[in-house]
Amino acid sequence: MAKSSERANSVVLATPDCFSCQWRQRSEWCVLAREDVQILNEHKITSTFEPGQHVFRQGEPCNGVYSIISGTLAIRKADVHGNAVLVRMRHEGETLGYRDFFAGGVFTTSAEALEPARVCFIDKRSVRMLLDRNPALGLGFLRRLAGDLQKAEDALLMSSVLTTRTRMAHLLLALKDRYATAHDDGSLTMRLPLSRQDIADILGSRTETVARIIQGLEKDGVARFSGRNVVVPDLDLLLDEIEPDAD
Amino acid sequence: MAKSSERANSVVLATPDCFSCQWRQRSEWCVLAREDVQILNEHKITSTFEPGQHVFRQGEPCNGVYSIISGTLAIRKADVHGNAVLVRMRHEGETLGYRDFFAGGVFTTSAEALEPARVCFIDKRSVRMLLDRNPALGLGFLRRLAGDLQKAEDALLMSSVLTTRTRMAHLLLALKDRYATAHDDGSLTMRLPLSRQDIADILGSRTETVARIIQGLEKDGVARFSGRNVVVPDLDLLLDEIEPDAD
DNA sequence: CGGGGGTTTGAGTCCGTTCAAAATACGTGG
DNA sequence: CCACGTATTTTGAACGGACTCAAACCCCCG
Repeated sequence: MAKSSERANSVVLATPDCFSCQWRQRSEWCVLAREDVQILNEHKITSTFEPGQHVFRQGEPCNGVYSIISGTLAIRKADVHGNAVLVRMRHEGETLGYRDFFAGGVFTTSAEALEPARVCFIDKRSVRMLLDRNPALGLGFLRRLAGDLQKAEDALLMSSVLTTRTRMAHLLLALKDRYATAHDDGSLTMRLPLSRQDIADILGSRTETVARIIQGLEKDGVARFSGRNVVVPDLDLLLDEIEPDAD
Repeated sequence: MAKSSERANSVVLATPDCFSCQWRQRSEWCVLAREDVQILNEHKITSTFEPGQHVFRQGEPCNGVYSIISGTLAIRKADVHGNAVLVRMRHEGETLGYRDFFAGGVFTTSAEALEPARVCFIDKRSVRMLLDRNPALGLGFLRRLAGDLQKAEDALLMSSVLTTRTRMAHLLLALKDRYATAHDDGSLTMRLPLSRQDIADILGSRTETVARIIQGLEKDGVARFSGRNVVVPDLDLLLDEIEPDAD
């Protein structure tokens, strides 16, 4: 299906400056001292990816970590049948690949650009060096990993306790934070970065079911969909959907 | 339900010696230098817990990490309805609590002894000290956390793709490694440390469903259950259950 | 011997799936 | 800019797995 040459098309740009990077200060890299940032600055490699291009693929050796400057990436994982199912999304400012980097060095997921994206790569040696020079960096990753684990377990609990519709509501609420714009009348508008198939993957469901859930949501006036565009007339109605028991 | 005084009954024993601890060498603590082990030895607090007693409870501040010398603990998490759902088990030799320790300091799960257990507690200050003195310890936890995350995500994928019966087979296979004894005729025997409710929790299902699945497994000669005792006549039959497509 | 928790069985229902087909959106070349 | 082919999305009907509620059962213990 996917052409293996896609990645070759990614463009390596004149590298931007880590010192002035707005994201660095909010990420695990914020603990770096001046000289450490300099190391980062010299060794990172910045590339751009068009939608559909892969940053890395499941099964490849993991030779470093990545940091997203702009754009959104889809993280996919092959299931038992070999389908690449969407497991999560990563946005600008986020670091990725650290999980497989620390776990053993082989990517257990693939990362694909959903929008045009700029991504920095920091190679293994540099990460090791920074980790060594600055133990707080390791603690930062520790904190991050621990947080990821909590989220993963919450999701696991959610998937067995909540209905698909409720999980869809959760997903919409999560997407809202990033993609929605609010209007004067209290309504929200957003353009989903996901296909129905992707939504189904995240919900652990099927596209047909997603279509039917959307149907139901529209019938109840919770949201209106046209293609990837969504209008939420009243946020409260959406919030009601995730109420444990509204009976 | 559970009495909050249970923990008070745990007994603090004369502390065993970390230097001669058979588990230390196989855990993340194996990277410690001689003086570091001495710190561990002086600051750890060892307690014993009877089945049903809690090592810690969800919501409590996490003031350090734990290491199991002997016994099995059940890790439970409250779902939306407040039920304490079994999410995993931890065995002798394993460290626990590190996730919440690094994430922010509040336990997001409870730990309860399933069998009589001896557990060492290492307080926050000591962990920090050791982490500081020995960066490799942090890397060890990083590796552990990253591995946990992979497992959690595999479980998430599994739960949406596989049937409950198949997941039951996975569970039995996992329990086998620790609890089963093999016999000359190729059969396996084990005593489950879990109630049907616990099994249902792990599978994201109900006790009734578990009972019916057990029924089905017996009908097909894959395993025979009587209470918590299980006999697997032929391991291959059980392995067939987890084959992606046996059609 | 009489609880009482955990377990099993039964019947009915519902949610989500499956398979199939129609409708719509999308990209590409003419 | 339109026509066409393809991929995605939607709809429909039927099936099935797991859930719910409820009752019976069992085993362990006092």
